[in-house]
Amino acid sequence: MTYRDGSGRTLEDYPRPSVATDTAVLTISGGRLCVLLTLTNDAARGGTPEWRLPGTFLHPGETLADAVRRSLQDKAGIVGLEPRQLHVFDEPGRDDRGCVLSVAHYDVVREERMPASDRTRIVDVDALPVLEYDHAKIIAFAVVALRAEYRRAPDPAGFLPEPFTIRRLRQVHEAVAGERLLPDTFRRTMLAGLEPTGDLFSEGRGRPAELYRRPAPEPGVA
Amino acid sequence: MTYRDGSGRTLEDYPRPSVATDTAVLTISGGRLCVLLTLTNDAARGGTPEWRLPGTFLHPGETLADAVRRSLQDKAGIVGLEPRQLHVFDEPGRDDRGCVLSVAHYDVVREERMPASDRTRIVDVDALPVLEYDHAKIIAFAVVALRAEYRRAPDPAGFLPEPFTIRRLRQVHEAVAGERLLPDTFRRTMLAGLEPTGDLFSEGRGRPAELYRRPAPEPGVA
DNA sequence: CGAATAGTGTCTGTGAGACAATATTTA
DNA sequence: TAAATATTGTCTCACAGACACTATTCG
Repeated sequence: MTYRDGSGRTLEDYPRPSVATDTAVLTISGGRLCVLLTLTNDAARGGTPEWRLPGTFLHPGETLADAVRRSLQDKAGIVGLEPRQLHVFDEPGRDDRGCVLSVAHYDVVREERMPASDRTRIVDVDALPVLEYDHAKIIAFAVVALRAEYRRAPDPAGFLPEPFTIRRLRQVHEAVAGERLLPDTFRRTMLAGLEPTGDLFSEGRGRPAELYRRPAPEPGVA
Repeated sequence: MTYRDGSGRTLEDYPRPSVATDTAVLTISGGRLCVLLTLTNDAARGGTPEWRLPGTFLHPGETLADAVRRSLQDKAGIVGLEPRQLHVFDEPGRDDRGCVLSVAHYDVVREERMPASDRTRIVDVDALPVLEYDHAKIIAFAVVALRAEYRRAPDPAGFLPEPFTIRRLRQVHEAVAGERLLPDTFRRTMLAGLEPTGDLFSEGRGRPAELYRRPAPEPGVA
C-alpha cells in the first residue's frame, strides 16, 4: 500500500509540510460577539503589540481537535472545548516560516469561563486590530458559521445557562447576529425548539417571563 | 516568530504528520450521480480488487488544490479541475501507514472528459463497493455538498454544455438529487437564474423547448 | 393608575408544492 | 387528429415579517 508518483519515488520520502491549527474562540461580552486574541511572543520583547489567534503545531499522533484543546489550555487556560473545523488555509507565502498549513477551527466559550490574562484580549469581531497571517479571514469564516448555526436553533453552542427566558435568549441571538431581532417573530420561531419548565422569572417591573430549557436530545437518534 | 510549548522545545523539531488529499470526482452517467474510483496498486498484483478515491501526498510548496489536480491528472488523466475543500479527516488509525491527515475534496467533471482506463471505474454513489479508509464518508460529504449547491442554482458545476433546455437541466438536477423533481416547480425556481437565448430546440414529437444559458457573472462583484 | 415587560391575534407577502389547463409540434 | 412535450394559471399551505392588541406585574 504505497503511493508512487511518475518518478517511482515513494512519496513518504518527500519532506513534509508543517500542520498547525488556529482557533477562533468566540464569546459574548457586553452584548457583542467577540473573539479571543493572544499576544505574539516577539511583541512581548518590546515593539508594538501584535495580536493573533491562538494556535499550535500538530503533534504526531494527535488529532486536530486535541491540538486545538492543547493550544487553548496552554495559551488561555480554557478547557472543555469542542472545536469545529472550518477550513484549511494553504496559500503559499501565508507564513514566513515556510510551508505551513493551518487548519482553522472555531468554538464558543462563555465569558466567565475565560481566565483573565495580560497575554490575551477579547475583542469585538467588528473592531479587530490588524492580525497576522490570514487570521482575519478565519474569524470571518467563524462568524459566518456561528450565525448560520444560530439562525434557527435556540443557542446551539450553549452560551446561556439553563433555564432562561425568551428575552435572554433573544439577547444572545442578537449579539451573534449583530442586529436587532423582532421579539414576536423570534419567539415563535424558537419556541418549537424549547421545552417550558413551567417556572416563571421576574426581574424589575413587568409581567414575569416563562422559563425554558433546551430539550433533551432524542434518545437513539445520535 | 516561534511557536513554543511548555517544554521550551521549538515545535518545528517535532516529527511532522503526512498530509494527503483524497478527491471525490463526481459525474453523471446513465442519469445517475457517480464517482470515480481507482484500483489500488496491490490489487493489481493479484487478489481481490480494492477501490479507493484518487489521492496523493502533498508535496512541499504545493497548494492542496495543486495536489488534487496532480493526483487526478496522474491517476485518471483528468485536467482542468477546480477542487473544493470538504473536510480534514484525522482519526488516528484511519490509515495503516501511520499518521496521515487527509484533506477531502470534491469536484465535478463531465463524463466525456474522463478518459477510459482499466485502472479506474465510475460507480453509482448509491451502489458503492467496500472502500478503503473513510472514503465512503468522503463521498457522502461530497454528495451532500453538491446537492446543496444544486438546490437553488441552475447547474452551478457546469455539467451541461450551453445552451440547454429546461428539460435537460432538470434531468441533470434529478441525477444530482437522486429523485424526481416536479417539472413546473423546477422550471419556476430555476428561471430566475437563467438567460433565454431566444432560440428553440426540438427533439422528436412535442412542442419545441426554449434554449437557455447560465447568465454571465456580474462584472465587478467578484 | 401608568409604565414596563410578556405574550397572542392576525394580516400580508412570498415561495414551494401540486394539479390542471393551454400551446405547439410530430407521427 | 392523437400523442407528446412545453409552458402557464392558479389554488393551497406554511412561514417570516410586521403591527397591534391583550396580560401581568411593580412603583
